[in-house]
Amino acid sequence: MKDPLMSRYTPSEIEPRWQAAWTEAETFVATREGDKPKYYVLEMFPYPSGRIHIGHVRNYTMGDVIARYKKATGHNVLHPMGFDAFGMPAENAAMASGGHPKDWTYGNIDTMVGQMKPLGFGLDWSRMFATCDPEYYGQQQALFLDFLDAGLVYRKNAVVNWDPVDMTVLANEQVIDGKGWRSGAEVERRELTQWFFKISDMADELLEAIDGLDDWPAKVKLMQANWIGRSRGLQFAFSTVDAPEGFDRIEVYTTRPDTLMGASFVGISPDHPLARHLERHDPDVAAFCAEARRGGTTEEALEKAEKLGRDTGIRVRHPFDTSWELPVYIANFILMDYGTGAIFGCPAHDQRDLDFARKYDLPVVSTFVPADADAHTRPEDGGGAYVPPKGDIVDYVNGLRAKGQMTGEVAVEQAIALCEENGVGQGVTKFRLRDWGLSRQRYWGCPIPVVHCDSCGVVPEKKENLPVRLPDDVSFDVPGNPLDRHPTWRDTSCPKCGAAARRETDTMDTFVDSSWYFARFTAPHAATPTDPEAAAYWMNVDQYIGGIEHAILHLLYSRFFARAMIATGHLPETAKEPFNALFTQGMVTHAIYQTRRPDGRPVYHYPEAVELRDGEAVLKEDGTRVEVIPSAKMSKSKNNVVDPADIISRYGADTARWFVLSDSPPERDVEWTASGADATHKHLARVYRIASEVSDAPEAGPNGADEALLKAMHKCIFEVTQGIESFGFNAAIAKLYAFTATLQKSDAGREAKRQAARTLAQLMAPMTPHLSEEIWHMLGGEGLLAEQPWPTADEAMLVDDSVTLPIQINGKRRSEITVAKDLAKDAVEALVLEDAAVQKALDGGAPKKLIVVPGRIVNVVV
RNA sequence: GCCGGUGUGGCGGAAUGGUAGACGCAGCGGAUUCAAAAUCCGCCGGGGGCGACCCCGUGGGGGUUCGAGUCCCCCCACCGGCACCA
Repeated sequence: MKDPLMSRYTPSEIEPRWQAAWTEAETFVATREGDKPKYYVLEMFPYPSGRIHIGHVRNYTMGDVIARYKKATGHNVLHPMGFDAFGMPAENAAMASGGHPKDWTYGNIDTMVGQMKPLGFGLDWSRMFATCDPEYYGQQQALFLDFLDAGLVYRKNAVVNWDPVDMTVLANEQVIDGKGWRSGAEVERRELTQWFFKISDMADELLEAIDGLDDWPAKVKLMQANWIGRSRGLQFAFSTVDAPEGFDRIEVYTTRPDTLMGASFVGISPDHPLARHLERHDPDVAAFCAEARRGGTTEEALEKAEKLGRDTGIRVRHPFDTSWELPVYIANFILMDYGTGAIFGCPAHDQRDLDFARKYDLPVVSTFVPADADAHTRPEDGGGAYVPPKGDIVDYVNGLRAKGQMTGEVAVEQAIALCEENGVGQGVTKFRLRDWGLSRQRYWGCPIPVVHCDSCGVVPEKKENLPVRLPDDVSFDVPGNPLDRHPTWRDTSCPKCGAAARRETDTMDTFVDSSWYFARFTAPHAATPTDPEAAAYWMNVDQYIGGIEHAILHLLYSRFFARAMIATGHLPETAKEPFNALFTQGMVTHAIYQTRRPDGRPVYHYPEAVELRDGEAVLKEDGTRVEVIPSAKMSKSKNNVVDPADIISRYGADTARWFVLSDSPPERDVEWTASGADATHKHLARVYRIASEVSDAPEAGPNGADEALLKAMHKCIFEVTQGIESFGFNAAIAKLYAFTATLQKSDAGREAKRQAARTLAQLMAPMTPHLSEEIWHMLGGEGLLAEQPWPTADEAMLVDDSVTLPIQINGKRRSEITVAKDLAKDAVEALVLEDAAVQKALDGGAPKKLIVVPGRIVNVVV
């Protein structure tokens, strides 16, 4: 008799054993062996915040499924892991608890690696690095120097977003609703000398190349295109009347030159040189400008489209009618950053301008009207601004050259042409994308490797002096940059003249760190940023997996960096687009359980404190009804966080891995439920039990059972393979459930069952590698399953001899017939007409139409 | 406001224009058990009929088609991104 203990599924015993075996065999160490094709799969590396969460588990499990599958299909796989380890939380932690950012960061990395290893990911740990390793950031400094040399980095004075809480500069992209994206503090404007990457030089190229990213989500591509924001327009100058000296022209940029005949005012930004000039001479203007600047975008909701302007008293002449004078206003809704910081307002075709015109009693003149101008109320008669898509055909009544019906696009081009002919201005293409400011006044980042010398100016550090290391002896008892107040760190000698000089104390934006780590993984310990051979072999990343939150910044910066690294010889030309395919996965969510206090404030309860009674969620303690908010983002403050460590100790890693992939498509959110995790664990235990019982099956089963089981097996191989290839992990898992049931119920003989169970283990291996490995060995499999080739489906086993065709009558299913697979169409028709349901429907008559789709369906139209 | 996306049982979700609801959860019934746990078997969109069966059903309304969850048009709701970007 079998020992019942032998058939118990014990992940806590199985999982560490196989993890050790893989490590021992160096199964997942990436090698460039033989003539196998390479495959580079990468998940966005984590920030070492302290502990991994279940979302990481899902992210890395997806990557691991791909990695293990690709290995099994004969690829040399690179699947590395590292840490995006610089950044402000480490400094914040140091400020809060007095430790050192370095200790905090490396401590967290240790913890997280300790949490990741029990999950059994097939990662090449020998390539691990953190971006705060001097070995890594030293190479980043080398890149910076090469970029500087290539003219890809420059310094300029710039008004920057100053975060008064973090005491640091933020990129435009890092300001959300006028607040710092991390601190949430109100951002102030400050002028500083900053380092910039010339990403805007590549705006056009970065935009054009989006088209070639076939395996990127359309959504991400669109977001990037919008972010780069190319626009075609006209730039021209108004000549001024009664303007101060030096301001006899005002340059404006417009994307709608076709509306020039509808212009009624000129607006300039409060930061426009003319506004700044007026400000110095007129306290009222100064007060207005100060007020306008304060608004920013923060007050958006508050101000609720409150358009404020101030007439400067200056007038400009219309370029096509010099007797026509337009007033110049300083207006709070014009940004100095975009275009020329000055516009002409056309109230009829811009809602903002219309609001403004009505407020200040300026004329409203339509230049075009809808092509089918039926019930349209013109803006001059109190209607809203008419702003159709540029591709729509409209009727030009007062266009610039344009007459009659045409699209805005055509009219714009005509207007530009006319202006150019008359020397009024020229067509220009502008981008919304700004240069990437990378200077940060922080300690915990990659030092910018330059030296400030009184006689030589800004001098790059010599490469042989890299890395410029961060000093360890710093304190965080005062806000600001500890590098600035370090007693000796700044002191150095000029690399050019040798005189005493000062180091740059700014460090780099952490987006720099993550913009090339994928390239570094190909040769993580090379003495140069990359190793040409390794980069040529492993690049590009074949499959990149990460969150949609990185759709713009990280991915755009990485695309820029790849081009910059090619320009400086650090990557091959083919690595221009470093990520061949991108997949953005959904979150893992969890219900929130809440009750309310008498004053209505919510109280959040841990899932363990809640149970179901008669279909209602109640508190275990006293039976109080609990409000359930399903599918909520996990948050510590809402008490709905699931800790992977708890799941592993309770159910094992395989259960966690299987669950996060089941139920929902990977690009969507998945809700973690205790019952689902229980069910997964039960299922895995069932698979284990079935596998251990297979040996006991009788030698030969009843007729046909073997073939039926093997057919189901080949079908399963086919479907699971397809599921993994297409990121349909949830669908693949559904097929595995079904095949498990088939195997369990099968009357097949011992050998067929053993083969089916071994194959089941193989097909499950990308998701549940430990359980699969255990079953593989239990059933006499050779070597490590993780090193076995992927099973292939036998085409011959996928087709059935007979096929069941549903019969529809007028498109509704009414009956079915089973016929030989390749039965001729007319023979099928004859059989269909004999069918009882069809006879009844025809009632003696002939069908109007009879459609036979071979192998699929039959439709009888009566 | 603009740009995307989504909408299918009590729930998560399946479905190359071809039997809607695979698979899982929850629920119900049964077997096993002294009993329970565990396990196994079955049922499980709504309505009608004793029944063979019939009617309705994929957010709403139209359309294309022999046939629509799927394609087209209009509308609604929710989610996400962007935004005084000229």
